[in-house]
Amino acid sequence: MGVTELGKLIPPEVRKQVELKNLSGKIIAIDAYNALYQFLASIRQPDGTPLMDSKGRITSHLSGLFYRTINLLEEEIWPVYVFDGKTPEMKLLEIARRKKQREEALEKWMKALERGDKEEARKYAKRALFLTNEMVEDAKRLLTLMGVPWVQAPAEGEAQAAYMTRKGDTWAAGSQDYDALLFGSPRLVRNLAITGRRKLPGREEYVEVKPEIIELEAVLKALRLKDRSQLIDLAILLGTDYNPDGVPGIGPQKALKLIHEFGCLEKMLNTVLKNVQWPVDPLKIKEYFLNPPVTDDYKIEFRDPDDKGIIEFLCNEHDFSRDRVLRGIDRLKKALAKRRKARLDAFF
DNA sequence: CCATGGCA
DNA sequence: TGCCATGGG
Repeated sequence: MGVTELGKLIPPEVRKQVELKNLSGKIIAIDAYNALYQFLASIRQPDGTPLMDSKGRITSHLSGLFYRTINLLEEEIWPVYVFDGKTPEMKLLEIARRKKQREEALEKWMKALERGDKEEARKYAKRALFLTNEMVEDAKRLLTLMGVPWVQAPAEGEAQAAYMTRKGDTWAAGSQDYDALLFGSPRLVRNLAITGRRKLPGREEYVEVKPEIIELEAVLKALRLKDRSQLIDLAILLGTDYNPDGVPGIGPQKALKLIHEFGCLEKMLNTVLKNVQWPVDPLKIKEYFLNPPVTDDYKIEFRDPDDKGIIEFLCNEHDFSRDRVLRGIDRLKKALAKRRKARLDAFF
């Protein structure tokens, strides 16, 4: 979920809409959990049932990861998937809350199915999803077999992605959420998908969705903030994963006004915010965004795919179509060979 | 979300 | 070639 309210404050002119072609040659640190959740939510039958193998194990995340990664590589966009590590203590409340929401959605999904209401069923099925350890391990295994790098973050994946981008090892963080900006990523890419059409929640309508680039500096400038620290303060007022409700009664506009007026959260705590009950010390949240756990223990290296391994894993273990997977592997190899050649040429 | 095949 | 409907596992 992340800092959804913050999105409302980011104006269109800061969201640079681009074509995939414009991202060619870039290495992007993709928030793996974010991507996997999206696949899990969207790769479903009309009644909400996810893709499953013959043993009943969900495979939607593998299908999405396999094909999207190949698509990106064909566009010469180089993904590095960053996986979440240990959940920060501060987030446990939010995790528990999401779990409860999922359980409620699961019940509604089942009831809608009984009624035969596919539309409702699908809606709740999306909310009932959750990522298991097995799914995460599956995803890592598939990436390794494909020769695509992935990084194990010590804690929040978006913090690690931000760190790698700050160092210049990656060009941007890739996620639908805005948290990477709070963690200091100079650049965020959203909507990193191939098919540019997305169904609107309400009706049978579709909108064109293009990848968008959001630069931290541009956000600060547009909101007239002096640094990232103020952006973090703003986010804390609105609600983050560590204080999901934000400050009751304070919406985007009022929050921004307060930051401009007081300059920082510290100066509000004993004044305008003195009666606010915080689930977590807000200054602790701020410190976390400023200095999250990250690691230098990673390598961004693309390897030759293991064809046999991919076939064994996807086709034999998870019942993917052999034809489709073989075509995928073929495209994958060509794309990676192209990178190899381009790098060799650059060397000489 | 993505691949695929049919149809204009 | 582009658009749409359908199935993927």
